[in-house]
Amino acid sequence: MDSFEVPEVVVLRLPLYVRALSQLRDGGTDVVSSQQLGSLLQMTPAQIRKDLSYFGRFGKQGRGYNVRFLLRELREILGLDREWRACLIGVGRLGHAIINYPGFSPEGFKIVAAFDGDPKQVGTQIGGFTVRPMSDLAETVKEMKISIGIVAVPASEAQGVIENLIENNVKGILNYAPVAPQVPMNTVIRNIDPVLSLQSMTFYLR
Amino acid sequence: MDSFEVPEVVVLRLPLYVRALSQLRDGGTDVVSSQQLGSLLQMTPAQIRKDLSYFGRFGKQGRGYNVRFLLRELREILGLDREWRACLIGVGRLGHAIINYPGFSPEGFKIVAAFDGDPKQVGTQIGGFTVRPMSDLAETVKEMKISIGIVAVPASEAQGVIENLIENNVKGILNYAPVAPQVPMNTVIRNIDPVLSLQSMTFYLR
DNA sequence: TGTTGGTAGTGATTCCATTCACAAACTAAT
DNA sequence: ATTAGTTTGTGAATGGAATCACTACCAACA
Repeated sequence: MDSFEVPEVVVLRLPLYVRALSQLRDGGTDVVSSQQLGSLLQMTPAQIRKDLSYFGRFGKQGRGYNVRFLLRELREILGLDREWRACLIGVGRLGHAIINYPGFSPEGFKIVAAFDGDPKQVGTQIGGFTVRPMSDLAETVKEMKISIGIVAVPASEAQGVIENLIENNVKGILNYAPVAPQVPMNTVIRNIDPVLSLQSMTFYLR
Repeated sequence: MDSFEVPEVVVLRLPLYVRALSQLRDGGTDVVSSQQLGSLLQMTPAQIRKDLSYFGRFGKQGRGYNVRFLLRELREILGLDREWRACLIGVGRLGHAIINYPGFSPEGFKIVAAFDGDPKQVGTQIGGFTVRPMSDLAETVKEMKISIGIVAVPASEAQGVIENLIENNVKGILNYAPVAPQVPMNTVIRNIDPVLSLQSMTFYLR
């Protein structure tokens, strides 16, 4: 609802809660306190309660939170109560790994098409898909109701591909290319960049 | 130097500067202002100047920053002026992708050994390495001076593997498993978790 | 040599996130 | 019923990061 008054850091933490709650549920836990959840996630109980309070009142004083109930609520808040369709751009080594990664679909993220700019790749079979040419992007996105683009092209091509996606009304982008893409404010971009992670890590390891 | 008074958010941004400066240098730019750097990275000039001021005075008023000089300084601050040796734990699909990823070594991060807990994997050849059993971890880490562990095992085994690494004095961990690992304060952990990224993205896409 | 336009560095300020602390409310047990 | 023990939800207080705004400085050029 009020996507706007909720601090972004809070939204970034919600998936952590979702994951922890899923584990608790699978482990047979019915009720959890902010205390317990906090020690599981290495954060203070107060922060968890404050975060949740942006969205409603989910707990019971003296008792805690019903695991299944809170999980359902959070999944709905995040929009995880439906399937999200994504397309992959770039079927090189990295693209292969992404398309074969089994972690997306159990969480409701389905890759439904693969594209590549290289004519040699177009038409080949990968992970059950026939690789499409970039010229098919507009049509495919519309037909298949794709709302997320996963970018796994070389750095030099990433910005162009991302602009292409945005022009075709794809508003969510998961970018694996090692660049800092420029995107308009109404699009949501997340960068996956292990090298950056390592480079900030070494500061503390020297 | 004073690794301690520098806010962590600042350290997390330094690699972005390093990357942008590398690109500028490769493009033939000699001097850059905080203004230009800011528009390149979508951030305010003031923030860039403040960030840099934690480490010294690198610019010239009225002119800007010498690209090569600032780049060299930042790389040294981050400890990127030397090679870092890492080992990979877990040679499944994800592990394969990581070991074949060509982006690490140009940045000075060298994977020098691969391990797996599965006896069937031990001894097989992968990306030029013979997969080692976990029982060799202690010895290999010491002999090869490994300071970073890259974890690509199933979620259920991640915490154990990470503890194993820490016991063997590996203080930097790049974790690809979808868990929130518990680590002591003197170890540095970075999580790569595309599903979490997607799950926070959908909040804004609904 | 003086003047103009521009930029770094930085204390002061503002803004935002985290933590604190307590009232209200629930459970369980006597 | 009553009491002791928990735990939530939240306004208030604190802490920390981003921005502002100004001074000092540099380059270029008339």
